[in-house]
Amino acid sequence: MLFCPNMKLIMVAQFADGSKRMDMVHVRCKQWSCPYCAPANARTWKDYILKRLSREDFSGKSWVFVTITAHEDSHKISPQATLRNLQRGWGKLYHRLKTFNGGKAFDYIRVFEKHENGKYGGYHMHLIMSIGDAFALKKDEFAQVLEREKTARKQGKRPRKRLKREKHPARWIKDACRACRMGYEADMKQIGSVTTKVASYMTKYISKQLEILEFPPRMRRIQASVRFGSPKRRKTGNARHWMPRSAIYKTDLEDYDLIFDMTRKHVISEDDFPDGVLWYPKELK
DNA sequence: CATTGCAGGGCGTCTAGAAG
DNA sequence: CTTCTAGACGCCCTGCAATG
Repeated sequence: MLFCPNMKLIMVAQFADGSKRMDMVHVRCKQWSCPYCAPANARTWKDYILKRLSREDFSGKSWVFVTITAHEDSHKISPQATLRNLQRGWGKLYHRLKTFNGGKAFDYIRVFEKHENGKYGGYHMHLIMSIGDAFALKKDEFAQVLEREKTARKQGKRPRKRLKREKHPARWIKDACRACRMGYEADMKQIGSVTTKVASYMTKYISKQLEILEFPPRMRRIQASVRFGSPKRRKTGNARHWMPRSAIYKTDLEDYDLIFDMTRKHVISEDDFPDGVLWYPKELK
């Protein structure tokens, strides 16, 4: 697919230096349901994630990767029900994780993936969260509690009653997913803070987003915390003045030395106006 | 056992910003 | 632009551990 089929409009820009050159781009609808725009959105997101993770306010953070399935009951209803279950479950889980993270807000990116073999084609959720430090700390504390009990037992002392029911943090997250009425935590990894490695955990799944056509209206395909943000809209350029147009006309070839289609990366020539067609691209207008 | 202190989590409200 | 989602935050209730 060469350009967005949903928008029948192009934008053209000329150069201020008076050179006889014109550039054009195809306006696109930017919707995830569009066969042209979905891969374009995915590329934009991949680039953004890598850049954002490298920025100084995120570069030092340690990340954890988790895969969570939807509750088994939602799988009996519909694929959309599994998405709703995961959305609702995340709302609850976020609060618990914030406490887990020492009361501090953390950042995350979540993506959804359709089960390969699910009878009803439900979804599960992959996410990375910047709770790596809290996770490592709790893992340490847990190991210390076990160690203290072990030495006490060796010395013949009756193990003191645990002050709290200590849990390994991985176990804690598993239980929390269940308590938030989702399915099971199917996978969990401490990723660390190497930017490219962290990014690859998410970008891997972003291509798979394209196969998803069942999202409820307005549901974000890629959900990230507010601080993580999302790809910004391009600022209206001040270097060149872009004007809307319905097409490039055959007569434009006489007025310009070069007309370049930036979307298709294609220099427009006589060949683009075959057999009485007077405008370009011929699929539009 | 009853009492108390308090962390954790549910829920309602407000609103930034994403979707369309 | 308008609509609406979901994160931030504060209030309050619940349940658990500590204490006598």
